[in-house]
Amino acid sequence: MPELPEVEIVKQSLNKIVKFKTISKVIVNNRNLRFKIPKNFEKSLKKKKITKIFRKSKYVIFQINFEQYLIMHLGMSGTIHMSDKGNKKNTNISFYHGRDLPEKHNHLIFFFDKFKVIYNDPRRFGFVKIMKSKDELIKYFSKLGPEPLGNKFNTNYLKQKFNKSIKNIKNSLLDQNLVSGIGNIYASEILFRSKINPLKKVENLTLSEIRKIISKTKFVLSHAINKGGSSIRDFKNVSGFKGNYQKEFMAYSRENYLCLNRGCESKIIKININNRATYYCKNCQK
DNA sequence: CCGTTAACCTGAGAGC
DNA sequence: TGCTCTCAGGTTAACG
Repeated sequence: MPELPEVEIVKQSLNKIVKFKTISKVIVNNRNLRFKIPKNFEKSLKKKKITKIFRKSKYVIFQINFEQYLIMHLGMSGTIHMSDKGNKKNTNISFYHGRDLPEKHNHLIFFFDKFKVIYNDPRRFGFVKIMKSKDELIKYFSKLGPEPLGNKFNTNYLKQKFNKSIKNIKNSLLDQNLVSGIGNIYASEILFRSKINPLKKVENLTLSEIRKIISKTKFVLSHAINKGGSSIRDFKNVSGFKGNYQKEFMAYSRENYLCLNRGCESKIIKININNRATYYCKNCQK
């Protein structure tokens, strides 16, 4: 559900709240997330300090006592909330479905001195995991493709990767081992702005089309971060502001609406690619 | 090896 | 109101 920009906003929110703070206690209400949470999870975090917070792909990573790492993936429906001690009202610092906090899906609660941070995830596709060392962390992410906003995601890299692949470009952008962080919304947005048909086979892409994909990927994702992410339903950051990038959608969720390209009178169509909704303009995207 | 499909879950919203 | 059906921002084991 959250893609790179939303996870980046969650990370920024968490960074303001828990950096250099000590976890006093952890409560696990449901161990059955995507991967079962081991019994020693609570103990290994108790009275430890969060020394750094960063993001890789769609993961939020907490450095613990300068040596261990807690990795967190929000899956499709994972959200982070916080509340002050004694205050029953929780603040959504990421996003969630519906108006009220669905408390029965508060699977993890991290207690700090003056507040608590809650991990809520109705569908339980998300997970947490502890990496005991930096080596273990690096090994865990070794198959992941480059960050789309980094220098390694460039024309030469894609050209070489696309050379011997028969896959279509939409599926390729969602392949986390090719490039890590793009999800279903931004894949449609990137291809619309690149004017490329999502079904086009990557081996048939020209050099200038590959250049376009690179530049539009960076443009769309960085713009989305600047707008605070996309708020489908009720995404909010730590300051209580909603993300605004959904207002910039040109393709995603716009089925039957007029294409926004100047002079184009076609309507956006919705098709299924690998069981994922894909939106595009047949007239503009070749 | 590669690419595709089904499966993992719950809840919201549409249609009847 | 309530039932059934479809859909949802992700990943990956199993299959051909």
